[in-house]
Amino acid sequence: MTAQIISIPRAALHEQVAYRLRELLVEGAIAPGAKLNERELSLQLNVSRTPLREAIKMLAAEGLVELLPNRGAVAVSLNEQDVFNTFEVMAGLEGMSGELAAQRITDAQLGEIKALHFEMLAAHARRDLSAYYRINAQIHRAINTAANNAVLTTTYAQVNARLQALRFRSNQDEAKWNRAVGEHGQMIDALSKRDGAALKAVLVQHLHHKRDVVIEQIRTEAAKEITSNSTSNSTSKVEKVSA
Amino acid sequence: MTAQIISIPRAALHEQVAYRLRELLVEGAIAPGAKLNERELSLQLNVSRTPLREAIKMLAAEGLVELLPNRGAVAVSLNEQDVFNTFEVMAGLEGMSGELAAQRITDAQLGEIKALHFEMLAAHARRDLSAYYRINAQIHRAINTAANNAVLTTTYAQVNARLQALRFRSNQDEAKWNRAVGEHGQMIDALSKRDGAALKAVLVQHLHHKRDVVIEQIRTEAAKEITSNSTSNSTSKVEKVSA
DNA sequence: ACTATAATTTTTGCATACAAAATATAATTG
DNA sequence: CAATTATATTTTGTATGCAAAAATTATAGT
Repeated sequence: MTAQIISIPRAALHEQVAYRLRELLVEGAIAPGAKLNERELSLQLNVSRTPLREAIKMLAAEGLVELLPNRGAVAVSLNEQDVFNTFEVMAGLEGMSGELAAQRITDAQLGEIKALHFEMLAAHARRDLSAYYRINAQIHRAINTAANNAVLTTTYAQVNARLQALRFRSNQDEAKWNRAVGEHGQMIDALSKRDGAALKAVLVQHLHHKRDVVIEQIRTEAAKEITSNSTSNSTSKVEKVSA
Repeated sequence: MTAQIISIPRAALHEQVAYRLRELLVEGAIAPGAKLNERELSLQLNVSRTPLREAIKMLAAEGLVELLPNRGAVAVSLNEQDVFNTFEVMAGLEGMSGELAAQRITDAQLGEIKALHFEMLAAHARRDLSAYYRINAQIHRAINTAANNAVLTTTYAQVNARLQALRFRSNQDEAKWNRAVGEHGQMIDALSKRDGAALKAVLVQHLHHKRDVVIEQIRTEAAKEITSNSTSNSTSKVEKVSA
């Protein structure tokens, strides 16, 4: 028998495009409210408009872009209410993850999460915010994985992506950062004891605090906008687009 | 000033197609596992393949169809584990809905839900299963609406659609139907008292029971399949496609 | 100069055309 | 005749073309 040809069916073009656009949206390269020009993007990504449009339709179903009839697509821009609602759902999903993870986590998975926790403590000690965010996301993803429910994982990822697109990182004050790290310690305790209720409570609390930080930041940004607009009206023409 | 021309921008073609396909999938006209032939569907729906393909991509993002590289799309077919996972998430989302609805429901909304409840009792008394299912869905949707969270509503609808596509209705036995109606009574009580915790508990319980009924049914169907296949192997060529 | 209207350009939405992959059918060989 | 290879057909994936709508610019009128 000849050697089996290992099929490396590189992802379909629309998949690749969707993946890349997701990156651009989540990383903020395409800012909330910004228009997705098809000609421009197809040139930039070196694909025709057909797979590009298919990808955009997928992102619309995922809630990352909004389709305006006869006017194309724009990156979603969440108002305060949208952000509140999204965090509310995220808190519920995180709580679910935690409750299930506590029941189903393996020792190996728990060990890995503990290791990540120590890495996070290291990043915190170094005041390395970038590493902190990265490891934080890994820990939450690991808890989600331990819950062992594929539907929960995809649902969680989809809702979370919209929040990621807010780019609400940086400027956490010292006290809030310390509090968040403390909450992470509680998570590890609850997980070690396989105490689902406790883990759920900590995670929900954690998300509520995160929500408050983000909402506060949005208000600060909004206040700045108004100030700068009162002097010069040119800064941002980005209009509100409801999610 | 002349009368404002009210724009009735009939939905884009890809939207209409997505809507119609969603119906076909949820109503079972396109059975789980069935292939979506583009030429065939475009003829049937009287649109070109372009908007059809865009609609299919949206449904894929919603989890109603699965894309097979270079082999098109098939209607999702959930195995037992998938169904279990989906119900688990649904239970969580329903619980969330209930908890929030209890906090936020208006008197008018509560009145409407009570009215629907009586209609449901009527349908139950008449043994009108079809009406029962319809009203049941309305009640759950109304609770979700009362929770007043658009993100929750869309997330809920999306996950729920996958279950609807199972077409698991009919054959509920008497005892289980009575139990379900009883649980609905408890829901109304909890809602009237604005007791979020109680409502959540009932809803989660309700979903767990529904899950058990469906899983049992799937097993029965599977058993039948094997029996019929042992004699004649031609019945169903539908292959399993993971969600 | 400012507003309103008209002409132009751009952009989106849909249909069609072509290429590549997958499937079905026929032919060939042991 | 079974198994395999070759050929034909179908089906999917992508690019392109064209029409309609929107946005932009130019023009005219007050």
